[in-house]
Amino acid sequence: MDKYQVARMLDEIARYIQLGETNPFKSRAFERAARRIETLERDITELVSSGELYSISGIGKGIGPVVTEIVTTGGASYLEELREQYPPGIFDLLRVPNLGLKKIGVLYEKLGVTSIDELEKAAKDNLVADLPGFGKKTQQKILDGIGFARKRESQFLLPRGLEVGELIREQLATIDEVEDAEVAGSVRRRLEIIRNVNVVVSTRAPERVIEQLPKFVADLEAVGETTVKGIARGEMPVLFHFTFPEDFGLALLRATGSEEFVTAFETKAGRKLKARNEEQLFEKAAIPFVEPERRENADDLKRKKRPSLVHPSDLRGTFHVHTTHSDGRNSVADMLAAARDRGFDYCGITDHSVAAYYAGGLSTERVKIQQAEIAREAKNVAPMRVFKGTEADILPDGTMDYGEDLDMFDFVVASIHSRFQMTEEEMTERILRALDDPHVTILGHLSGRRLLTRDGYRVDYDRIFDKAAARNVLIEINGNPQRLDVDWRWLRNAADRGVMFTINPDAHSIREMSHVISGTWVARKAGLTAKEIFNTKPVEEVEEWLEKKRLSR
DNA sequence: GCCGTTTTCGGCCCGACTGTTTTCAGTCG
Repeated sequence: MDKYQVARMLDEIARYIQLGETNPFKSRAFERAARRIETLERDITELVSSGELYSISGIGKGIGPVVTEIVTTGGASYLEELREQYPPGIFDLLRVPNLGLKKIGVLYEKLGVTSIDELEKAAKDNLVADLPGFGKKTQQKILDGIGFARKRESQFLLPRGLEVGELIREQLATIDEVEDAEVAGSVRRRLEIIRNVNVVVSTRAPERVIEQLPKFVADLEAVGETTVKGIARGEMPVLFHFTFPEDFGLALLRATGSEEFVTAFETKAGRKLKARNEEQLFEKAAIPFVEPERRENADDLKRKKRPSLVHPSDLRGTFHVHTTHSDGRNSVADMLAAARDRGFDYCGITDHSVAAYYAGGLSTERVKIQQAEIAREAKNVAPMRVFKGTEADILPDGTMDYGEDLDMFDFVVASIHSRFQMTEEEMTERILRALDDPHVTILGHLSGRRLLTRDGYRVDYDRIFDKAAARNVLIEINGNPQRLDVDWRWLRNAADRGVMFTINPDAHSIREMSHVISGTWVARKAGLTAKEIFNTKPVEEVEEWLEKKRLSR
């Protein structure tokens, strides 16, 4: 039982409490305790056995025994009681936008609503509008929200597809008749949102393979002469495309898509080509290889030679990393070690600025404490260079949080975290003003989008790119798979205007340092090469560039 | 539920927005 498992159970308790409890501070106490436990440096089991648990601020006579029970028995009777009190899947209702735990609690108490289907029926029967705190507009909003949630049900973030694809490949490898299997489709093209996973299976005996598929996927059905469809993990459609080994190249190309690309390729190639792999296929067709990420359209088929897209191994450092000083889950030491273990020559630490209260934004006093710790920890990861930065809020009027105090930092990521519903004109002006602040080094997650959750705010991209190029401000490619922001469809346009990019993880934990990889997907889809990405530069050049930027303040 | 040179009750991290209210609660970031 590690501290994260304890924290997860406390979080679950907190969610249940919100369903039925009017006092919002009780659930918040559990949440706060979860955060405290998550960020403990010491072993939780030790703290429990020594009784030191109660010296942790936020753990008293109510939560203390719960934590003790979890650590010693692996479960909590309080949580079991709560689970029995509510139907399983009640939290699924959270997928409806603008529906929170309070309202879900009321819907369950008064109407017995336990699922999205039941909620839809209740709203259509006009029962929701009469509930206390609800009304006609809320009822309609709920119905709209259900439509939104349903639409999203058939869409997945790319990492889910990669995960399922890898799992299926491993499972196929256990079947003797399978000679080879590759993930294709939108997952291979690294599209940010996918609907299914395509796998090309090379075999001489497709029937024998199909016989064994029910071990791995449910609801198997044929959807064409050479394709079988199933559902993995209860939700993800998987399409198995069968081919003989000598045709694997063409089968992989076709299953990878896009349709536009495949059609154009086959037209250009002129005839059906036999090839055991894709490289061979392109060679036979006398067409320079096109990376899967670049196959959304047929543009790259016109190229004379294969472009050298930026690769994760080109990255020598990164710049957007949170720690426990604000809303990160791991300490400065842990995050720096994670960067070093990734082979980085430099890493920029950025916690939130004071205006981001909800994310634990740092006052200038707390910045000093954070920076002292960074200075201490930097010695342990030398020769990796550590930069002291901040992710500072762009305030509604376009001025920067911290103001002149931004001088404290080696670099500044400027981001928007509030007032999303400004008009396009207002939002654009807000960002342009921030770009004029000489402290600003990087513009963070430009659109603010959360994939499958909310659209980004509307801005005039061209004006922002022009200003960023003129002011020598880097544009962040935020690699968080929920963001992947700026959208790759805009990047070429920005690059052509002379904008320089930095691929950042926006990491809130050690695990999320891997978001630099997802960031490179975005850059590759846009056709960017290493020389357009700032954090492929050697540390000396980066230091020099940042120093020059500092002197121009 | 937790905490206190505000010691046993009354506050708890802030602000915008929306809709349901007639002064505020829920949701979201």
